[in-house]
Amino acid sequence: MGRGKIEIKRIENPTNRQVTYSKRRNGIFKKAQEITVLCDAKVSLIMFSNTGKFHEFVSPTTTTKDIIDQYQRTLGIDLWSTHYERMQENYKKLKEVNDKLRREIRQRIGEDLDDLSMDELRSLEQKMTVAADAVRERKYHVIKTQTDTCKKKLKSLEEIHGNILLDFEAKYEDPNLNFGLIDTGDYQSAMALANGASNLYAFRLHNNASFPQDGEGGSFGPNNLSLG
Amino acid sequence: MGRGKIEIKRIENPTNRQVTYSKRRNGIFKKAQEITVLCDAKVSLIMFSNTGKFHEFVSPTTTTKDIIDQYQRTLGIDLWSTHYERMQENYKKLKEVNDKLRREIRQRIGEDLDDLSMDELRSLEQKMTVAADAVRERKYHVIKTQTDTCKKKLKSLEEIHGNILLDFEAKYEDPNLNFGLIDTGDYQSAMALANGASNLYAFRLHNNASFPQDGEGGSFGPNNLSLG
DNA sequence: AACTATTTATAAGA
DNA sequence: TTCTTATAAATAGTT
Repeated sequence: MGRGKIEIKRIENPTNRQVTYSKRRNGIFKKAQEITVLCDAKVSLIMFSNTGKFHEFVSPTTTTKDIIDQYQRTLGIDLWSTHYERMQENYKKLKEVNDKLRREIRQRIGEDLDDLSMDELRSLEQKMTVAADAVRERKYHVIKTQTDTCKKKLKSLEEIHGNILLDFEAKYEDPNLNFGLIDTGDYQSAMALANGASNLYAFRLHNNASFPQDGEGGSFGPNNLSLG
Repeated sequence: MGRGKIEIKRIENPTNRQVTYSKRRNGIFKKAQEITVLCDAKVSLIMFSNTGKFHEFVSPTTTTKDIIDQYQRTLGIDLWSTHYERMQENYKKLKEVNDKLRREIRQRIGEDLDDLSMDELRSLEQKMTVAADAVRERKYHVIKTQTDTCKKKLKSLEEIHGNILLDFEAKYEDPNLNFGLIDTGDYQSAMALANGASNLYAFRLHNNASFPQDGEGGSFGPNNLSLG
């Protein structure tokens, strides 16, 4: 249908091909639109030109996804099953790993031991002893660090305290000073300033024996270490 | 194009509509085929008649799935994301649980303790002690069962042994018997028969002290229980 | 399903 | 691209 009949084979001239593509695309889309209306049909028409340009037509009564879903149902296939399979496989593996981990934990908690052999029980006990030692060691390390820090602070405070006492002694021995101006409040303020810490901090240090840097406080339980 | 011009609106006569659908469908398919060849284009054409009949055309150079994939890439959408989302969510959750389990195990192994607080360390140690006790208890239970069974068998054997000795004593005291016929070999055979076990079993019982019902053999390590 | 008068699509040219 | 137009193709109504 044109000035001359053409053979249906690839048009080698790119411009010509592009023009023909454009014209015929419009023709097909028009026909698709017409059959949709005339015959109440559902149509999905997706086209990519050889230059990659994309055009589509879908019946206004539906969507491309609906048509593809219906397409799959009709053919009884699942176009993205391969897409799924991989994910499902991963999911399955993850679940297996999960179960193993759970089992291991249960055994380390002391449950689910009935089907362990003697050797396995012995090995498990050995591992748990090692692990408990590690935890204990870590605990002692934390306590050690805390007490060391505390001891340093104490030492520093004692030093400051000593210096202040010396100051006061010097003042006591100075007959020019008025003793009435020196009271406990001044003494504490001097301490706090000398320490460089906040008044609150200084106050707490003087009024309870907890470790100030341990936000959670409390005792150390049966394994408590006393300050050396 | 026909005997008369028609208005593009739904054909109410079903027969007519069906015929027109059939004719025009062929027309579109032919055109789709032609543009595919002429213009080197990729085409996916899916149609459902209003009676649900399905027809499709795809360029021979590709597949419907490829075109749909390209379609999604072009539009930057994922037609079955809702399909996925749930699975991906589950996967994510499973992974999180997995990570928690791993962490718990690592801590129970004695690793990854650095960011535990003092209280957490104490609680962990406590739990591990409880668990280790459970494992130890189970181990002792297994050992107890094994030794009990062993003791029973020993007792039974001693009884049998005693009976045989009594038999022999009776024979020694009977002057009608020829002593020359009785030797160690006969004694052992008699034992084995009385025990009802295989000769090999009887032999092993007489020649080593392992627990016959413990397939894995070996000692019980530092926590070995001796037969009471 | 075939026929065919007509309408429609479009190849080539501008 | 778009328009034009001669001609090929598609198809509505009929058989």
